[in-house]
Order: sequence, then C-alpha cells, then structure tokens
Amino acid sequence: MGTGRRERLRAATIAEITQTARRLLVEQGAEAVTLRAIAREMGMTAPALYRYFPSHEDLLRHLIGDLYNDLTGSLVARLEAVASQDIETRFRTAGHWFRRWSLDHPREYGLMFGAPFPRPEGSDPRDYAEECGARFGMTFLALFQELWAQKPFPIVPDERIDPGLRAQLTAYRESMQIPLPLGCLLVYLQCWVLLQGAVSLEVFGHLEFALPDAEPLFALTLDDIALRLGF
Amino acid sequence: MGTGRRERLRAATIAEITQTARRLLVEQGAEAVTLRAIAREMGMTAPALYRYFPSHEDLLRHLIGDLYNDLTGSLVARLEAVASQDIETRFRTAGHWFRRWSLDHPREYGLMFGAPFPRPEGSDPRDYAEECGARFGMTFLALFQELWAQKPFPIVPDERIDPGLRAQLTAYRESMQIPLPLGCLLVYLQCWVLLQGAVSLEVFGHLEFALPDAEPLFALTLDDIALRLGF
DNA sequence: AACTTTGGTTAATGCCGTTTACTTAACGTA
DNA sequence: TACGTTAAGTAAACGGCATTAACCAAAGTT
Repeated sequence: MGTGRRERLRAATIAEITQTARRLLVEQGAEAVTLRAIAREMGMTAPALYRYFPSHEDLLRHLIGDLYNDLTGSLVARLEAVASQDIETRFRTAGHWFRRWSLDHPREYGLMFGAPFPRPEGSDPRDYAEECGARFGMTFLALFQELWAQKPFPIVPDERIDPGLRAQLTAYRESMQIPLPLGCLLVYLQCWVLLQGAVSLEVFGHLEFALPDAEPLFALTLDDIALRLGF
Repeated sequence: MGTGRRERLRAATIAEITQTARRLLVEQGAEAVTLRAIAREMGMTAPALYRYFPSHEDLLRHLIGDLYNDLTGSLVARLEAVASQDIETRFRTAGHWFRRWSLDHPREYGLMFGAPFPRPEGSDPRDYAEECGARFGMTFLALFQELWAQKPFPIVPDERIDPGLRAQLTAYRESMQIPLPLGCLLVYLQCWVLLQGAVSLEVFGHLEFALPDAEPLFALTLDDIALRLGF
C-alpha cells in the first residue's frame, strides 16, 4: 500500500522475539503469547515470525529454554553471593531462592514446570528447552557434588538399591559424566522431588485449600532436605 | 435450510456434555476440548452449549469437578477392596493407587493438577471444581483420622509449631470440622505434598531427564511417608 | 387458543496459527 | 556498475476458535 517505505535499518532478532513473548507471558498470561500479539508488539506481522521459528510451538519451546537460562544465571549469581558461607547455608539459600523465584514468576514457572504441551511428533527429544533444563539441573547437582566431597552425607550402598533403579541411576551417571556414588545421585533426585514438588503445589495454588501462605510449610520441607543431607 | 426438522426427542444434559468433553480430552488432549468440537461430537452447534454453561472456562471447571468425583469414587472403591487389611497396607494402597490413576490419566491429571488457567474475575472462589476437590482431599484426610484414632503417629505438639503455621492450621481445622491435633494435620499436609509432588513430577515428565521409569523412586517416597506415619 | 419457556439454529465479529504469493532492500559478483 | 540472489518483511486467504445476537420451533402453561 505504499505506507510501507520500510527502513530496513535493523532486522528483528530471536532474542527480541523471545523477550517480547516473555513480556506478554508475564503481563497477560500464557494464552496471550500468540504469534500475532508478539508481532504486533514488535511492529511486525505474524507471518514474519516464521522466518525465525518454524511454529508457535517451537517459539514457546525456545522461550522455555531462555527461562531456564535466566533461572540458572540467577541461581549461580545467588550462590556466588553466599559463596563464603558454609555449605548448609548455601543449600538452604538455593532452596529458598528457588521458591522465591518461582513465586515471583508464576507464569514463567507454569510454562516451564507445568503440564507440558505434547511436543510435536518429529521434534528433537533433546531440544533447546531440554538442554537448558539439563544445565539448570546440573547447577543443582554441582552443589551436591561439592557437599559430597566436603562432608559426605549418609547414602544407601549401591548393592542395596533396587536393581531397576540402580540401572537407571548408572545410565544417568554415565550420561552426566559425574563420578558420584549411585546413592548420592539418588539423594539428589529425592531432594529435587521434595523441593520442586513443594514449590509446584504452592505456585499452582494447590495448597491454598488449607494454607493461604505455605512458607512455613516450605521451611519444614527444607528441614527434611537438610536432614537427608546430614545437616 | 430445512434439513433441520429437529426431533426434540431429548435435550442434552450437563453430564453428556462433560462426558463428551472428557472423551475429547483423553483422546486428543486439552487443546482439543473446544466448544465446537464438543458440540460437533454431540450433533449440535457450539452456541447451544451456552444454554448449559456460561463459558468455555466454566465448562472446563465443571469437567474438573467431575474428574475429582471420579477420582474420589475410584479411591473409595479401591480402599473398600482392601478394607480388611491393616492400616499401613491401606495407606500404601492409596498411594500406589493415586500414582497409578494419575499415570493412567495423564491428560485428566494435567487439567486438575497442572498450572491453573486463571479463573475468570467474577467467578466463585468456591466453585464446583473446588468443592469436589475438597471432597477428594477429605477422603484422604479420613484415612489419617482413622490411623490417628487407631495407632497415633509421632507429631509435633501445637506449641512447637511455627505460630504463622499454627494459625493457618487452626483455621483449616475449623473449616473442616475435624477434631485432630494440629500436628496431625501438619503431617497430613506434608504427606500430601510428598505424594502429589512426586506424582506431578513423574506425570509431567519432569523426572525423565534422569529416570525413564520413576516407579522405584516412588516406592522410596512411599517409604518416607510410611516412616513419618510411624510404620 | 394464546403466551412463555426451553433448547436449539444461523450469521456474524474478531481473534488465532499457518500457508501462499508477492515485494523490496541489501549483498555479492561478473 | 548492472544483475541475480538472498533476507526479511508484507497482504490475503483458509479454516478453526469463543462468543454474541437474532431468530425459530416445540413443549408446557394458563
């Protein structure tokens, strides 16, 4: 129509797109993160986004990856801020921090840790989002590694772990390339289930039927974790 | 168009609508549960559904309520089947059953326990879905009540519970009209967090990064719960 | 017989993801 | 410097979505 006289000063970038998507997510919720809305916010039209992502789905997966990276960066920063403290304090810091981040970013949390939309059939089982998620898990695992080296916590010996579980833990250890006893990885997973389970219930409002404020209950959950880690 | 010659032999019912919605949910996933699809399946047109529900949103909330009722009924039936066994066995049965139901009904589970779509502003904070959810929770709580009457498990005395938590537990107890010590309710909530947290992570695939089959880990979670209940 | 209620219909609005065909600025190169 | 190519956008269209408005016929009521 001629109004167009495009300047072509600068093309959009993937980072700008995901940032816009995130802003929409935060301000208006997951269902507001549409291709048309993102494009509208950026002064473009929806089909242009197909130059950057093959589908809406993939854009969201990429956003999830970015969110994991944000989470990881924020955790690392928080841990560096308390690097001089003893290891128990740092564990508790990590736990509290994860809960805080999650409560402060409920919509991001929902996208990352809620019910996954079924991944499209042909897509990588190891996509960007999963890679970033794995890196995030690794950051937590590093804490356990350090604790184990510094002050080993009580674990179950390999031969007393259920064989089916033992095989999976062995495979997991090999894929991670981290030389820890299987029982140590098991404690890591159990702590992670405790932590993320408690946070998920709270963020999703599934504890409100009994506790409007679940913080004190979470403190007890952290005590459980501390107990398991021999603190 | 005249093809219409409606017979008006029978009007649709709310139950038929939610059953159709559930079938779509199970067979094609949450995003397939549209008003148009439901109506299509029932040989109707979408606007007709507005005679039964004020919005798509409310229809889904009602479906969630029905799913809770299904869950409750199934749990009660399972517990009756083992009613003659000792209380520990029944607890373990309830836990395993909840996991099994959830893994067998992942899409229903996602709708009920996943990230909640934000409820419309003017809607009841105590809608049908929440009522049914409360009844489900009550069924689990009844197990604790029975256990407590029969073989009390170790609890924290009221005065050693964090004051903020104590106040909330007191309010919860009054709303539930169930005369149990606060420490007992606390253990109930802790066990529920453990159980549902572990199941959520597994159903949503958030443990697959380490464990393709999380059953043995879940068994350990049940052991934790058993420990807390003094078994 | 006339009126009201019940439970549907069609048509329309304005979203949505996605595809197709087209445009045009920028770049590489002969 | 002219020319082909690529990169990055556009507009138009399709079919599907929730929702609303206007309408209609059968069933029940007075």
